[in-house]
Amino acid sequence: MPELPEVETVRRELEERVSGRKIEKIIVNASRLLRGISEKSFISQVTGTSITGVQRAGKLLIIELSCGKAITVHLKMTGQLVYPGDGKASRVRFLLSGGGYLDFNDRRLFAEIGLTDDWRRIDFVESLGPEPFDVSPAVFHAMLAGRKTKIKPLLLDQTFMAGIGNLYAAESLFRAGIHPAREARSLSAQESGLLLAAISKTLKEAIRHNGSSLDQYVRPSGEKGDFVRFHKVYAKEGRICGRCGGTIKRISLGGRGTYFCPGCQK
DNA sequence: AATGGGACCTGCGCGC
DNA sequence: TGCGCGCAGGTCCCAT
Repeated sequence: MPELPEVETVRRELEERVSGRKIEKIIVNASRLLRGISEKSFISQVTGTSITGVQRAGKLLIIELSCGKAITVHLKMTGQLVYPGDGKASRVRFLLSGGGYLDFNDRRLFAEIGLTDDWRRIDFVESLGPEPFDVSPAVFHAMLAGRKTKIKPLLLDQTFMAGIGNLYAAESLFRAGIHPAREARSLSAQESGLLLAAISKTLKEAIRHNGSSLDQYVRPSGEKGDFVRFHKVYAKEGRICGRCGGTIKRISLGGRGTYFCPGCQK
C-alpha cells in the first residue's frame, strides 16, 4: 500500500536502479495523470534530462532531474513504479539510457504526476506535518492537546503528521493498545508515548520488510512487500486476536474502514 | 474545529 | 452464469 513504508521502499529501490540514467524518451498513455502541465510541455521539458536522485516527502515521491526540475509522483491507491517494466498496463513510460523502461502503472487513474521547479515549495509539501521519526514524545503529546477529534482519523491527516495511512494507523494503534475512536486529547503522556513509539517501530519494521503488498502495491523490482505477514488487525475482521483471543472488529471512522481488537485496545 | 458526504476511477468478491 | 452492491490503500472539496 502506498503509505510511508511503501513509498520509502520505492524511493530506495528507484535510487539504486535508475539514478544517473538519462530519460531518452517518454510515452504518455494516460495524460489525465499529468497535473498542472500539458503532455507536450512535460515531454519537452523532461526528455533528455538525467535522474540525479529520488526523494520522499510523506507519501510523495520526488524524482530529481539534472535540469534542476523534479518530477513529483503521488501513487495514491494503486500507482506503481516498475523498472524494468513490461509496458502491459503502463500509463506513462520513461525509456532510460542503458536500456529498459521505467513504467508508471495505475489501475484506478487516481495518481498524480507533476513537474516542479522547487518541490520543497509546492503546496502539498508545505502543508505536510512532520515525519513521525522527527517528533519527540513531548512534542507529540503537545500536538494532541486540545484536539477533540478521534485519534485514528487524526493520524490519517497528512497536515498533522506525514506518511501514515489507513493500514499503518490501524496497526500502530493496535500495537499501542489504544482504541481508534479515542478523543486525541484524552491520551495521557504515557499513552501518547506508547503510540508514537508504536508508529515509529511499525513503520520501520514495514520498511525493513519492503512494505505491505495486499493488492496492487509492488516494489520497483516487481517483487511484493513482505510486511503483511506481521499485520495484526488490518483487514482481519472476524479473525481471532493473537494477543487476547478476542475477535477483531471493523467499524467505520471518518468514512474509512477501521480494524481493531476491542479486548486489547482501550 | 470537527464531521459527514461525495468525487475522482477500476475491479474484485459477495449474495441472490 | 449474471447482476447489483459494497468495498478498496489517498486526497480534495463542499456543506453543516
